[in-house]
Amino acid sequence: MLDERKAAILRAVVECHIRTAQPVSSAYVAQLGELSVSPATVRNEMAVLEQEGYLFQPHSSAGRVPTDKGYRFFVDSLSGPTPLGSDQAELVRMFFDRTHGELERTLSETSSLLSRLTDYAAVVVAPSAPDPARVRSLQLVQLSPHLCLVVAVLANGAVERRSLESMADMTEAQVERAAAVAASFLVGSTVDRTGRPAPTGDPYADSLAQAAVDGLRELSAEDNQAPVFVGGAARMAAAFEAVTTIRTVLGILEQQFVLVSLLKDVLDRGLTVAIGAEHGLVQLAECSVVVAPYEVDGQRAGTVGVLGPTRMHYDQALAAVAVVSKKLGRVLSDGEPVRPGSRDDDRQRSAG
Amino acid sequence: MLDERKAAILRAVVECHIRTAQPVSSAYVAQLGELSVSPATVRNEMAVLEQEGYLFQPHSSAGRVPTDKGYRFFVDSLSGPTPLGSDQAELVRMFFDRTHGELERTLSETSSLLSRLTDYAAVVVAPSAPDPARVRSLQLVQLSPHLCLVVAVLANGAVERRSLESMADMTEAQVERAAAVAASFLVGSTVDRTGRPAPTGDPYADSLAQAAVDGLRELSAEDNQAPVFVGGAARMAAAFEAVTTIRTVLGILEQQFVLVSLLKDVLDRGLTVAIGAEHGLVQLAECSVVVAPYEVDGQRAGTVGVLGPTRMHYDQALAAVAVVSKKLGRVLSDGEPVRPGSRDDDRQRSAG
DNA sequence: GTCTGGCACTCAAGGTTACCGAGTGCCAGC
DNA sequence: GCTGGCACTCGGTAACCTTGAGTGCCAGAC
Repeated sequence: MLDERKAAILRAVVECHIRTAQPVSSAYVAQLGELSVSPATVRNEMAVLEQEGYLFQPHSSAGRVPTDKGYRFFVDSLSGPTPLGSDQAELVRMFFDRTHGELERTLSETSSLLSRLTDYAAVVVAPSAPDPARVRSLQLVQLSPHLCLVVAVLANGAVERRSLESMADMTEAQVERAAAVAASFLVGSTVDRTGRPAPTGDPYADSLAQAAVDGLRELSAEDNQAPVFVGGAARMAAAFEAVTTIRTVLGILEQQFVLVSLLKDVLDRGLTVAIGAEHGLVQLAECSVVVAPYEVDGQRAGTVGVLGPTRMHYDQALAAVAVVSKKLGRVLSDGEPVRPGSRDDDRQRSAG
Repeated sequence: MLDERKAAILRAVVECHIRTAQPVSSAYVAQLGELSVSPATVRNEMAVLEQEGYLFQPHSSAGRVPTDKGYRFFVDSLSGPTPLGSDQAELVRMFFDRTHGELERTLSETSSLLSRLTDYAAVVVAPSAPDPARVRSLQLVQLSPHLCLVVAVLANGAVERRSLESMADMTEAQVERAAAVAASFLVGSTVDRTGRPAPTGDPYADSLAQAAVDGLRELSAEDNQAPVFVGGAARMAAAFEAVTTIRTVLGILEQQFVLVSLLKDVLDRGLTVAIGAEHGLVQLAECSVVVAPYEVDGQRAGTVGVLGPTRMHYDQALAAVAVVSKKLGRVLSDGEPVRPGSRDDDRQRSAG
């Protein structure tokens, strides 16, 4: 598609813009000396690159800035994985050497680590929840004329509880009847079972039973969404100049659901890097995402990712995400973080 | 200290500035009609208030802005706790009705709740950790000539693990000896025990044992720092205009340790509200903090707080923090979130 | 045909000036 | 002690100019 010279110019523009955040001039690229041509020649090539959509000129007397397409070319032409810097490898090693058993905390701290490594915001999605447990017992407890509590005990020992409120007064008998049908509907099944409990003949008791079943299902749906850990969100404030951009990006970072589906989306499309508008989120049009799944006991379990400006250091981000996802998976797999001498241990890499 | 008219003017200025973020003019205060005087009179009073340090004039042809001292007067003169707005009370009620047993998640979601209630960033400090458990066994496992692993099993079943690296090669015998003295030093005691294991006669083994003991202590120190949950950090980006302010504030919000000591500090000084420079953190000079401890089973356990700009809606923040801390303590105390009819239940308040 | 030096052109950024008006301080009179 | 009046201050905005980085294009060299 692009001849070697155009490619070199494009790479130079991207690299420079990543470093400086400024439009890149033809003079800069020429003076770089990599290809010995004059600025004028570079200008001509740049004009072509712009026509083909790789570059963009903020205004007619400015240098060029890469478009998403330009970044995409750059990322695709990255020559395999760059190794992590040695201090960064050291950080990773130290971190995983001292991980403790607590899952949530490990994940949360992993997100901080990844953020420190890359200087962007990092996202870690927890291993997907196991299938919902079966319901072992279900009770309705009346607390006041208008209020009662559904309490479900699950096979795995968890207790789900939810209050139900009603406009009309309820009688003890109604609550009992509702509890009976709701229990026979759910006990032995999982909380996410849909449908209606058997009718009792009393419409009020029926609606109560239904509310209990629905309430528990809602609750479990909320519980089951994989928790997300975001680290270094503040670094996004440093990555952008415009206040409004900072605001929208930070806003997104707090919407866990959006984040999860963003990462899932990117992975599902078989990508490792999503640049600017490539992922669907308009609010993150100025951002890129680098993701990698991690495997626990050989199974794809969760995702780690980095969110940064489109002009991010892709090579470093890719390296960090790769190493962290691999190590995290290993730590979560068998609890034994250090296996010196194993072929892909990054200690070797950083030493070599 | 301040006669009633000055106080009224000061209050008017604070209230207006909280709403508009703009300097407040004498004309505005006069036109408010609360005290029927002319702008000129208000001006004279304002000049006095400025001399006494309650107000500040950004420049000579601008209105007045409250100083920290002005806000302090305002907060101190707030007439008792304002009740929560009814939709907010509803939010709180719904939230605590459906809390589940998971501590970390409850705390994290509580911080989101508090942030939604106030529209500022919210901080929830977890109940302080129980005393460290005793060590039941301690082992040193050599993994390579330069590397070994300390593994300690605690009485509560937790396993602490930490890798130790050394420049010089170590022999099996040295590791054994070090393990022996380290174990006899720590087993039966708690990991935070300071001091030195008994000397073995081999300086290298001694230093290894010491490293093991120190490493575990460090680890436990890290583990024991109460986790903090920050919600709605992004809202701080909306609260300030200046990018640099946003950056510093967000930076602080990610330093959990700083946050914890900030809240602790404020509480220790017997305050509920710390305005601007009143807390020691220069980086947060443009922020105020509203805090409240919460009690679990009658014991002060943790803290909830709100961080906002000095021009925050103190009444709402105070109300939200008070209600949330009370409810949170109750939920964590006995797992029974709803006690209809109890005297201070906010359902009554919002209904009345 | 391709590259290059030269040159006119463009346009954002920064500085200067002028003006406006919100808001003050002060004073004289009620 | 309060108030209306008035001169004064000074930030903000707009208009204008200048500067210079960078481009596009062209004619000539290779």
